[in-house]
Amino acid sequence: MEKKAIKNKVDKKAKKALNLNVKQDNQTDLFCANIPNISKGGKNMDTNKRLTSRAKDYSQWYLDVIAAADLADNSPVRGCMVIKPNGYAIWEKMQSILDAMFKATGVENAYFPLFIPVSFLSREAEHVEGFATECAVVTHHRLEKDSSGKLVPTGKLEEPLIVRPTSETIMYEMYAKWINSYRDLPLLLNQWANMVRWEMRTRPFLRTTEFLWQEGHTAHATREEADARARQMLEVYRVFAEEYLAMPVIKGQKSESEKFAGAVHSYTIEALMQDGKALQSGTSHFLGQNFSRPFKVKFLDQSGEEQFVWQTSWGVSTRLIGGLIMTHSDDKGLVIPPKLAPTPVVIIPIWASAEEHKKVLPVVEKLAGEIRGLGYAAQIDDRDLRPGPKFFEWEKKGVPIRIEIGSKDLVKQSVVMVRRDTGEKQEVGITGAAAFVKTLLDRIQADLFAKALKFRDENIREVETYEEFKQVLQEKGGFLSAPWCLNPACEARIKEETKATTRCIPFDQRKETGKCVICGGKSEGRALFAKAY
RNA sequence: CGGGGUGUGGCCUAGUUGGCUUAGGGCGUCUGGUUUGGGACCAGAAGAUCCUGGGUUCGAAUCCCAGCACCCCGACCA
Repeated sequence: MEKKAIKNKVDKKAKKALNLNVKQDNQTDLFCANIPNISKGGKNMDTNKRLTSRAKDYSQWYLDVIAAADLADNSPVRGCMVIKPNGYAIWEKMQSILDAMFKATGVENAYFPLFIPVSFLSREAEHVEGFATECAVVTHHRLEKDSSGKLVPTGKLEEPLIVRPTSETIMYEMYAKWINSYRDLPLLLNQWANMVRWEMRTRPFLRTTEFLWQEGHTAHATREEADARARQMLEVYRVFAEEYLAMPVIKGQKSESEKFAGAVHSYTIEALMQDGKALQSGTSHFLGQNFSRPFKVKFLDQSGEEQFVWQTSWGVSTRLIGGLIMTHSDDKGLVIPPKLAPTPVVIIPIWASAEEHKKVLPVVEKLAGEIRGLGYAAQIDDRDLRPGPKFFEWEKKGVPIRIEIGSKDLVKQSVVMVRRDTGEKQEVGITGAAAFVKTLLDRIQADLFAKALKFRDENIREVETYEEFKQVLQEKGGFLSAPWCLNPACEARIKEETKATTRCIPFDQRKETGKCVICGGKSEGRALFAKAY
């Protein structure tokens, strides 16, 4: 016993020494030069103000960006996060843009229940298998105090309810009621909702137990029409990802093993993050009649014959915020593409005295008004803080353009404009400033996409042999484009041995016959492999 | 669900051979003042069931037992 105690002590001591070393390393790494003398009266550098660099620890950097930009906070509930106003504003922006895009294709919004009878899930065999292991289950509907005063569930439900992990089943139960004739088709509905999937390992925005998304569910008279709709919505996602998020994506089809549980085909847009890992950013599924048969979603066609409908479902989630962060942000913090920035421009008045403040502020307000007149939500930061901390704050929050106006500028009749993405600073005449904001925002949007595209393209590598595959994956990461025979066994082996998965079989690729990178069997084209989030 | 680890204010932590602890410090936060073109300074303040329960003891953050939570590595995944 004594021995054990001593051993513990030694372990602890050793661990502490280790921790100390690590910490010292961190400090030297983080602060390089300009380290204020730590020993002198309370002059400690504030470690929380600088983010972990991407090179040092990419996952920590990701968490730091979220904290620094005040996007989200951990919640007391395991695996669930609180989306704070700064983060939610981005989601609202995404919602409003996507919602308009959906509606432009004829889709209407509706809302279906959070709870689904557990029996619904099991009507489609693959579907239940795909989701059964990650369902939150409601079994009781009441709490009562037990003898010790603790609240315990009572009132057992006849049939347990699951909290929706996706809504195919509950929606199609209703569709069966609503669809009777070919005249009721196509039915094109979407809902904005929260979902629960009981994940083992979670990361803010990328994978949380509860998440927000939209799910579109359509029903059609023919296979061709449904498949075309699935592809059409994937294209909507591509446009949104590339033109708004400035995040280049590759459209393609999921392999049999990676497709949605219950789908005939799953289509996907895949993006590449700065650390060389792929992010599945949106999916659209051709469901065939896999659900319409068990849920009896039938209609009478023009010749009076009874038919099952052909269906699609498609969705994107708050995961896109994770994609946005990891596509553009840097070691200084978040970078938001202008089209998604809740605040695209911040104006910071600079003054040294009350009189200066009085002179500067009207100029600031006038410019803000002009910029707002052009449709951009310019914000004025007139807080009584020194300019430096304000600059850093807006930088961390990813605001695309910062404008500084002080008395020096009044003399020159100009303003200082700073790009968040490049850090580039320039003086702009005050009369043309508002117009230039528009020009500059458009340029930033385009540059962000171009930069991400360049990175993405530089990180797609064609490999022909498994040796090459493993080597490139380990040394460089990114997307690997490799010939594949479509055999799930080859795919499984790659996953097992390298952790890389098939991301998709890109739509857009040249015709070629080759040899499967694993088995050497005949391949008709290439699949894209990567380690993924 | 397997393997490993950790529990002290929001965060990082000191203390852990039981008493010098009324639990100390740093960061952050808040207030007032001085400041104001890149993370400033001064003064003050708030904030802790030392994970929980039980036990040993005159005395427990510290020792013992049980439980819980969280983290990491696997399996799973938008």
